[in-house]
Amino acid sequence: MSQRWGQVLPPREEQYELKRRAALEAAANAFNAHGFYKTSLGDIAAELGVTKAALYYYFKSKDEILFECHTLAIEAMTSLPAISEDLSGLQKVEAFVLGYVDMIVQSFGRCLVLTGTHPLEPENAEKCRAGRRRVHDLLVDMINTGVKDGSIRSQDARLTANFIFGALNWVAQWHRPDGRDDIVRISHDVKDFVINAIAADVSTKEGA
Amino acid sequence: MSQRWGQVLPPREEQYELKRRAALEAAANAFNAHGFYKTSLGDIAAELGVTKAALYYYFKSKDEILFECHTLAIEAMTSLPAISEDLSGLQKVEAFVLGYVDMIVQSFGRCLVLTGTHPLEPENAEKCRAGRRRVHDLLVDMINTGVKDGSIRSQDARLTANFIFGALNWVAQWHRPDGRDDIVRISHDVKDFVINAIAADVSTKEGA
Amino acid sequence: MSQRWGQVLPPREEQYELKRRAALEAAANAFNAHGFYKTSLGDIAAELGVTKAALYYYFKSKDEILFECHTLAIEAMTSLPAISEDLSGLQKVEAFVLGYVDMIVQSFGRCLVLTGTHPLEPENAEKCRAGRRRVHDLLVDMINTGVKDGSIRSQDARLTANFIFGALNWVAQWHRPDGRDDIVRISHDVKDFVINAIAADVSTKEGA
Amino acid sequence: MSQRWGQVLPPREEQYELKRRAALEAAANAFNAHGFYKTSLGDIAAELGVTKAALYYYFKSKDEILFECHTLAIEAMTSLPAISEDLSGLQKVEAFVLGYVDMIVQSFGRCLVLTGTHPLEPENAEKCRAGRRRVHDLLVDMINTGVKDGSIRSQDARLTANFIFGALNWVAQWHRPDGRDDIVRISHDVKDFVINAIAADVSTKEGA
DNA sequence: AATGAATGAGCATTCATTCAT
DNA sequence: AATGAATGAATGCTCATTCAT
Repeated sequence: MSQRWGQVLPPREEQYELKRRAALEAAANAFNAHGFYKTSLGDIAAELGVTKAALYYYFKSKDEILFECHTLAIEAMTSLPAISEDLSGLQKVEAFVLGYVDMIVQSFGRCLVLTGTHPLEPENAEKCRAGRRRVHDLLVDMINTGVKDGSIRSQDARLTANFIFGALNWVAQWHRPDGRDDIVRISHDVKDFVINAIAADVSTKEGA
Repeated sequence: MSQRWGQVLPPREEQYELKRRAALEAAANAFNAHGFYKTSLGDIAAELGVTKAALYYYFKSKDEILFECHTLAIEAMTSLPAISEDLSGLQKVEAFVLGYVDMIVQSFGRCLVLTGTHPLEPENAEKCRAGRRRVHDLLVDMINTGVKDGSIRSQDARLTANFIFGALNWVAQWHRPDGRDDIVRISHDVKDFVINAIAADVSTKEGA
Repeated sequence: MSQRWGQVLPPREEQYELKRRAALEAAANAFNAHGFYKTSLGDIAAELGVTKAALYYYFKSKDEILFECHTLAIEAMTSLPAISEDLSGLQKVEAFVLGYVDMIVQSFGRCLVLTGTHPLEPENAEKCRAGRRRVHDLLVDMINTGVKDGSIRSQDARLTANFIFGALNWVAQWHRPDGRDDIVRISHDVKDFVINAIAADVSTKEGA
Repeated sequence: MSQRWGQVLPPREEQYELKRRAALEAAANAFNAHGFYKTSLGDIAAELGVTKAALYYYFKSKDEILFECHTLAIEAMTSLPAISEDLSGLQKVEAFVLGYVDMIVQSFGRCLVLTGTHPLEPENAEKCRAGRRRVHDLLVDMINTGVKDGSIRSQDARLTANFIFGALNWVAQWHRPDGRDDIVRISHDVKDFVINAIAADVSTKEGA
């Protein structure tokens, strides 16, 4: 079959991944729109034009679907565009914030924040929490770096990271992709907000 | 019985309210701990030492229970200790933030943030959203006041309010009442965080 | 109390009966309007302005309430105004029909026909069926009498009685007390219908 | 499997309809035997040897099951064997009565009469009432035809139709399929009963 | 690679009934 | 004579999951 169609159709294996990915995307969007528990496997299947049972060819449970969504989001977060080592702590935070907001407004990022870990089975929930802790530590390290190099005022880095994640994650709650606030504007403003909140002194601040 | 025990037992009407309140508290805590959908009415009833059916004497549905939790939280938020009119916009925000954090870490406040409106029936969900919009507007007004009186730097007040609510609400996600971070410490730090983020210039800032 | 009010208030015992009767009437009407199973004890109580629990002072179960309604109806049917012995079988049937229709459109009569015996506990159901059999036999006897005295054409009396009861009972289904067909008219027409159906020959018929 | 067994097994689609129909039949019989409310979905499922949940593959609610039973009954009633146009009004009624009795003693016909519309959701109840009104009108028209052509004595056609339906429907109440009165006998007798009741004069009557 | 059919477990909800007061 | 409060049992319904085809 794939030979008859020449190179038009991707090889079977790749098709599998493609479909799997499409299913995850559809699932994440449905979860974001109506909540995990108000989204049945039938809903997701219908969205894809297949049967409930077909999903079990790609996933072994509803839990796994959510887990994969979370995993993809966490992977995206931990592999944000490499941040140059030359930058000051504050500049690193700035770069991180910009990259993070971009993630958080997409399907999987929103899913991570909006759905939370409650629905996950204990084992998977723990894996996700570990992943999020890694992301958290990333930011904490940057803050500590900044405090040491004098670009960030002295403060409890762990708490501060939580505040920042709060401001960023919350975007997923109120931002509507089709709304009036385009994401570029938001990124810029939230970056200013965070930088002002933590910068050591006025001279390093922007947007004031 | 009530005569024999003197004034120890409250009158029946008050007992009703007391029990109802206790049920709401138990429900909110259960929702916060395991999520709305993983909490069955049986769980809540068991926690209270009564039967599932007994809950229906006080509430007409599971939905109503959640709705009441949200309503109580919203009422608490809109009736935060009156903030003096003499204060600058920035000072008002400061007072608001401190009061808000106190609410958000309690049963109903956490429930509001953690459960969200997805599980609610459309009608009740809309009422809650309206309530939250009122709270949002409260903060927006303070920010605008601050911009006018020069205590807060110029910026999009609506967006800024969202960032602040993000930092504050997120506390409900990561703070464990029994954890190492006591709430006084958090309140103080998050207040500094917010004030620094929005203040007009360094002279008005604290905690740097 | 009853002395203070002189003879105005009936003696306590009679009051009990009065209230009991009122409750039965309310129950029958509710059953007729919405069906036995869609009528809760709370509905009946509300109609009477008392509490669900109060009904248990007068009846020991919902089943008993329905049973009493049926019993009252059957009593009314078996004690229709005595029919003179001098009459022909056909004339007896005529008198019976007129009396029966009057019963069937009232609360308890309608309740008997509309509710049926399904909801009753086996024991009570059997009692009711026995009562209805007695009524049935009453009519069968009249028909047999008529066949013997030549006023009614020869036919299976048991079957014929069933047909007649069908025509009569069905009135409870379609007749609305507030509707356009007043009961006098109906009585007259259904009597003609029945008489024509069973009379021996045209000479005895009316209403043609 | 279906190949191995040749044409013995009907195609899948047809099997679906067959099972659905069997479920309806089982339901109707159970309703007739114990009443709608004393019949749980579990009872029906058990009768069919499947699970409660399996029924939801074929019907979306208990209400729908009853509604379908009623619908089938009404369809059967409105599509009684076409009655020749050449017949007199009286002869048409005669044909109608015979056909109707055949329906009323079968599962769905009995269900229609015995269960009534109370249990149905308002919307479905209204549809059923409309259907029954159509059947009623059918008979009214025949009577009016008969009055015009002189075969039926002058009388209120609507009331008369009600009396006839009463005699016919009531058969569902007292007739036991396994009883001593076979349905042929009943049909014949009730037809005589009705014809005598409405015929214009003795010459057209039968069975006297 | 996907489907139709069926299952089992769980859950919210209703309601007749009880009982201390 | 009546009530408030609570119970237990039953029931309709949903949904993730399975499996033969």
